[in-house]
Amino acid sequence: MSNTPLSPLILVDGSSYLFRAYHVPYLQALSTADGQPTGAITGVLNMIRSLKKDYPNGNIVVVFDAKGKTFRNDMYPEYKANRPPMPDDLRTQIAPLHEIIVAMGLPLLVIEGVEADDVIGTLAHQATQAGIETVISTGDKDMAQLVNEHVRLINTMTNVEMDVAGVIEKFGIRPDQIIDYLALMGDKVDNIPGVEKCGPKTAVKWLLEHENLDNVIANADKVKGKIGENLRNALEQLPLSYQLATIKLDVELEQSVEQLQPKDPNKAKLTELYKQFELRRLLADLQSGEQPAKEASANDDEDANVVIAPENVDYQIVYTQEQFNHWLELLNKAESFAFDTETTSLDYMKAELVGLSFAIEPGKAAYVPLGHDYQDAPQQLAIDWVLAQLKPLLESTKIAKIGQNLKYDANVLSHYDIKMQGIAFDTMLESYCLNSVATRHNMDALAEKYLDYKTVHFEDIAGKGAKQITFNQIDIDKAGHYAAEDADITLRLHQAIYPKLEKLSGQHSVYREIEMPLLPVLARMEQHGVLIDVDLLAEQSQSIGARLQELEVEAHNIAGQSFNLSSPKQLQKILFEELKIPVIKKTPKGAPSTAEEVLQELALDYPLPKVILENRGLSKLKSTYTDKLPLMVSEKTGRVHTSYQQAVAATGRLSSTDPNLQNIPIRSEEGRKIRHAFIAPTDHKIVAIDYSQIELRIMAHLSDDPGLLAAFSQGKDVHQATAAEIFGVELEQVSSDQRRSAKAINFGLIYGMSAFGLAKQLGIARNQAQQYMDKYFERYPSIHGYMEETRQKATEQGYVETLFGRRLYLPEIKSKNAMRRKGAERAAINAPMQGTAADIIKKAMLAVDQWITEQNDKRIKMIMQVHDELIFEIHQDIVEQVTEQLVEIMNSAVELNVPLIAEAGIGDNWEQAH
DNA sequence: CGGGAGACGTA
DNA sequence: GTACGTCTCCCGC
Repeated sequence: MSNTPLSPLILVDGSSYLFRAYHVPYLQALSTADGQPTGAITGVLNMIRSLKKDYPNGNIVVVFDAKGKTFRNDMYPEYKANRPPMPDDLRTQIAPLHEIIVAMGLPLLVIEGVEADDVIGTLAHQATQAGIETVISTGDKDMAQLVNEHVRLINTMTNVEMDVAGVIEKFGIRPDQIIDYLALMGDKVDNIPGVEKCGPKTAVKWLLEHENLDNVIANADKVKGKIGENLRNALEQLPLSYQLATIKLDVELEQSVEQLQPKDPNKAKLTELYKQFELRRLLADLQSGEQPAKEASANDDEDANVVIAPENVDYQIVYTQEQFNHWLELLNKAESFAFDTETTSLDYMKAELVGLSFAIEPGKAAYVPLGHDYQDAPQQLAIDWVLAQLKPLLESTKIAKIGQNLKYDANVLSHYDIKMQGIAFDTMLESYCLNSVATRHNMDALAEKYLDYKTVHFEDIAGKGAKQITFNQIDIDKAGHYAAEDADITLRLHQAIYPKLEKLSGQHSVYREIEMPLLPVLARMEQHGVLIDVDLLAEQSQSIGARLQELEVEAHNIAGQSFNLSSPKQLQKILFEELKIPVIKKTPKGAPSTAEEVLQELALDYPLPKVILENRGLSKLKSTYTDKLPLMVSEKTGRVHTSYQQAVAATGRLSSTDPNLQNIPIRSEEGRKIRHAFIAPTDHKIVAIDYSQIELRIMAHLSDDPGLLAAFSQGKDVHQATAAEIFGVELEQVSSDQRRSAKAINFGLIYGMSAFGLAKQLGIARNQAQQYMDKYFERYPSIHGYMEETRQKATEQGYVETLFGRRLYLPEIKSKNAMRRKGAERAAINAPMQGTAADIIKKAMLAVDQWITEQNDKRIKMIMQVHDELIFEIHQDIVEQVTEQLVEIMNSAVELNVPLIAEAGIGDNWEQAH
């Protein structure tokens, strides 16, 4: 541990954590074999352990209240007079805890006559003067008064940090107004008098109006109503309340803050104490020499946030109706609970329910096995009975459900006639909205990141690869632990992540107003699926197959030998070694590239590349689409059901898998034919509505560039308008080549391109490209300003945001590696536009879904989303007027400085609808 | 059998 | 030049 002056000072409010830990139910249960309670000890030590890990360079000092009266009792004899005496089973934990902390080598301060808060305040004050940053670890909100530029709070139980901005966000006032605020409200528990009926709202209102307590007092006669009367009645008391609420900054201490340094731990003493109090995990840590610092976290199989050792969790397997009814009662009484389904497949269309797990509080979970059917599996509750009991609960909007990827669970349950409601919190989306790039958002990764806990992995109990068994085959005891842990961890993840998310208003609103409401909408689209013409695809496969054979023969003839056309490696050998064709470009790994653009160029001079190109294009179409799609038709519905991934794309877009319906060909003639096979059912039409130039419109809006805004509001062809500006010609005089160049620039800007990139794209000289761009920025100066500002902001803040507050972190923006840094800069330019477009279409989907729900007409279905396009299936009798409505809803999904234009097409299939 | 590389489909 | 997913090949376990 570093002792340089730069090490932050970590002040631990031991007393506040002691009381909190004492009241945590699952810690209360802990005791030694002979009955000495150890829950509060465990809680405080775990918290210190977690702090050591979070602040590896931190200089930890632990402070406790001393016994007896303090100066506040002299000031006001009734101070804390209402407090009940400390319970015996807590009192007996204090001395051992102190002993352990001392043995750990940490400075421990217990100063008589003052409270721990005052000691902490004094040390923080001294540290600030000595130029040392301070983090105060406390659960006590009153400490917010100590926050300043160099002092912040961390609530280690919830992992929420609070700096000056955090205080303002949380309380609505500045840290230096907190004492005034506390004085106005008073404190029932500590018996501090305040203004009757004045709570946080009123206190903040007054302080925003009058700045401080003195001014509030001075203006007391102006306050109307009963509350004004209460204020005037309290006037005499308020100065005293202010004094009581003020944390002392000048306690006389024997040691200065610089002198409070950790000593080496006394291992022998610690071993003895850990043994005596049966603190097994700490003992194990000590003996293995593990420090809960960075390296340890990889091997650390327990939770550092709210630690529950595996032997202390209560996971029940529910076999009987009595047990089940007990849990049902608990769930019905709960405001919220975490739950998870266990099934036979990751494919929600094929999955069959094998069991359900629930958690109501951390460490306490149940698994209800329903479909384990291995040989000699124990008797389980009947699935129909269990689901009938649970249906009202799962469909209740009153009881909040917490889950990890609840879209999956909702889809599975819908096959059992349960329409889940009250889908309130999804930890996967919480993590995604908090930081889309920090981790993957699967539960195992989240548990490691946020709880420092290694979960039991599915592979651990089911095996992997071809030998993997399905959940119904897994021994119930093993499965039960795994499943109950899933629910438990989900609950704890929610408790760890959501408070962080709540603090960030933009990201929180994206979560609450976009992602969570979208979840059931996506579930419905997935569930409904898309109809495809299997016969048509089979025909196409056949004719493509025939052509591929011809091409293969031709290629072999040209090459003078047989080779695998779809092996880039073999092709490299033939082209660049055997035929001695010059290498134009290399792959990132340094191999000679055979990419499309290279072959296009080579095709001008040589015969083989042309054949390869046609072969490549067609074999991609065949293997990915015409062969594959028919295999993905569900036996149950006769339709194709994609999965929309809501927590994958860093920018906020959706992605689509199994199959990916967002990359169905459109550009090439042959490719487009595949869209013919996306059809509407009898008497229905396919309607495709897409946003026109949405990202460019967003660029105009975000940059507020007058030229671009005007082009859009006048309804001009924007690429043509851009070309006219760059090339200095009349709108009508723009050539198709000029328009093409302008279009490339417009798109390039969205991608954060350079002159180099533009030159390559247009096949022109670099200085020529630079001239185009200079001209562009001269004509649209605000765009230039916006780009520069975005780059700068990204570098300063380490993230960029969309119009609606979705945040994308760019860890590589400060990379020493120029290529990575430039890459991050381009992403920084692109993300606000791509991300805002994603936000907009998601909002449009919500509005559309709501409208469709209101119509209550089964003849209207939203079936696909492709980034800037929504695809519907609508009965022919109503298709015209419904389409008109949908366009209108999409156009008005959000309000920008430019018109938002959606364009619709109607047809018997997706190709026609374009 | 799993996973990286290279290619290519979309917005 | 942005953001994705899926295919085949092919190496290495």
